[in-house]
Amino acid sequence: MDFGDYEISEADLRKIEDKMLELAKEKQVFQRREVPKKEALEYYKNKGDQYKVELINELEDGKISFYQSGYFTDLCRGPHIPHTGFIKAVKLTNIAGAYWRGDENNKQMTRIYGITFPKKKELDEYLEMLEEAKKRDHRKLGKELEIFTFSPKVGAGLPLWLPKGAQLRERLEQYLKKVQKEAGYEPVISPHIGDVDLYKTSGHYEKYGKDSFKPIETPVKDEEYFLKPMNCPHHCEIYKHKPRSYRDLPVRYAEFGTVYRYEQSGELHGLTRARGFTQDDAHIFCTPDQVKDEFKGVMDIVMRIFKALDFNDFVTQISLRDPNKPEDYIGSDDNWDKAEHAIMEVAKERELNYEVEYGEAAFYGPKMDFMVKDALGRSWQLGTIQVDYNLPDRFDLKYVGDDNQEHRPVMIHRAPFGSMERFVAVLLEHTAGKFPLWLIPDQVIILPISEKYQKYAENILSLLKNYDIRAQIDNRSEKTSRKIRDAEVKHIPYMLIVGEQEQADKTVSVRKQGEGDKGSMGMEEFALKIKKETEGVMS
RNA sequence: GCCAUUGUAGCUCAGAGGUAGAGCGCUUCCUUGGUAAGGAAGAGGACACGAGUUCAAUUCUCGUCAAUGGCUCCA
Repeated sequence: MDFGDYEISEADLRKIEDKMLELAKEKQVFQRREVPKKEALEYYKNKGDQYKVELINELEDGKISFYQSGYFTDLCRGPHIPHTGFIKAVKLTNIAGAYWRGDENNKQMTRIYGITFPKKKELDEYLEMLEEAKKRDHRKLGKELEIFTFSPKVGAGLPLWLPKGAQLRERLEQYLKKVQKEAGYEPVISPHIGDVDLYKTSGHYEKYGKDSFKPIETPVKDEEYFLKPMNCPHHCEIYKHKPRSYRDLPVRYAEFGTVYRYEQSGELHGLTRARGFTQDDAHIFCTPDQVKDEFKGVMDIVMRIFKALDFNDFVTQISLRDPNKPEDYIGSDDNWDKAEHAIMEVAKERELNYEVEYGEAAFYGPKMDFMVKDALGRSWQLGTIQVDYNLPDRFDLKYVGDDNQEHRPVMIHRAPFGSMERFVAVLLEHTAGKFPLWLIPDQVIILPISEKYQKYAENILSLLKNYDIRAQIDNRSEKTSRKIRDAEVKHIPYMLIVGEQEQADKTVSVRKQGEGDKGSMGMEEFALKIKKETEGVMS
């Protein structure tokens, strides 16, 4: 709504809510009526409502309907509820600016968000659900579990990983490195900055140079460096450092590459949208014929990882060309067909549930993305696999084929997690902080019943350490029930309660978080049990 | 970047034009307790930052920064 000069604020919401409920009680009837275009235009021109006039002008005559209730008439396609008496509970939730017709270049209007239910109880339930969702917010959990923090002094959107978070992230990275090694990837390392020329070649400078961190100047005139927003240009140069034969392909370069992008200030959102983040990036350089197998290989990695993390709640989106606009894309038709078919076939062979979006492909190639929802239902892109015909051209990448002629390789960009930041954020929200045992920073806490068993607790701790099990001792002077409660609240998966009995028998009394007492067992036996529960992922 | 809201102790929050308060956490002491909160005492705060109004500002006004909810954007 365009309120003109009036500045509406949240204080007004209460008043509007009251008025709404008042009108609701009157059971005002909504009456629909078809209106000829001419009459509709006339009506809104007289009212001086330029917005409705604009909308009506674009509507087809004969398909225009008005709704009337009391003396208020509105243009609306409908349908409406029969009368206002159906409204029993109203909550106006927030005020926000929204651009007219969603275009940044248009005037910004005021949008008031609200929700209504036929029963008061349902509204209360909805509000409660929102409260619950907030508890799973990764920004809240990340703070509580000491995974990450931000400091305005370091800069907005630049996450600081705390020891527990760094530990967790490192474990994820090690796991992926192991998987990638098995899949024939070679680690490479590239610097955080690159000559602007690199990004002029890649095309990123032209496209994003203005909206990004400004280039870094040096004492040398006209010499400029750019914080890297992408790893691919660097990897292209690595590919180019020597001549390639078709026998060398595919070449797979992997790097946990930290990149920096100047996201708009209003877009920053915890770890899901940051200005500095680390992609679990890799680039595959292959022949057009190898695209399908390589794509399949990448998808297998993605599925393997999601499975290891018990991560089932995602949507696969395949983005292809708009068949009506072939001129919007670079690369030969033949190659596009090959790549698009390859992607579709792989998706079918792997029996994925997927959605196909035509026209959503990048101008340089088709892609497959893995989307997930956060606690509040907002959608984020995690993993991505993209075929690219553009960069090999721009960087003039080549290989010599079996015909002794030079050919252009195809590039596949891929990041199974997307970025470590976003993935950890989503994992936090999906697990509500209860990470799988192999990942969670604190796996076990030892709870001695009194100081007398401190020594025995330390023995257990060093035994567990020998098995690479992450454990701590709670040696505060508190009652056992208190220590248990605190460990439960912190979601530490295993609690080992030790007292006189355990010390005498060389056992531990095991309690599982969320499940309760599991009885006692030998300490060695417990260590082996944990080992068994975590094996298969890291080993 | 735009619109709205918010910024007080490590965390969650209360407060008021006259130099700050609770719960949890933390420290110390008492307690040595067997499966979800034992007791007592204590420490901890340029009330985000900068300007203005005022005898007096943490409180009012403006600006900056940051955060939150949207819009737009996302290589």
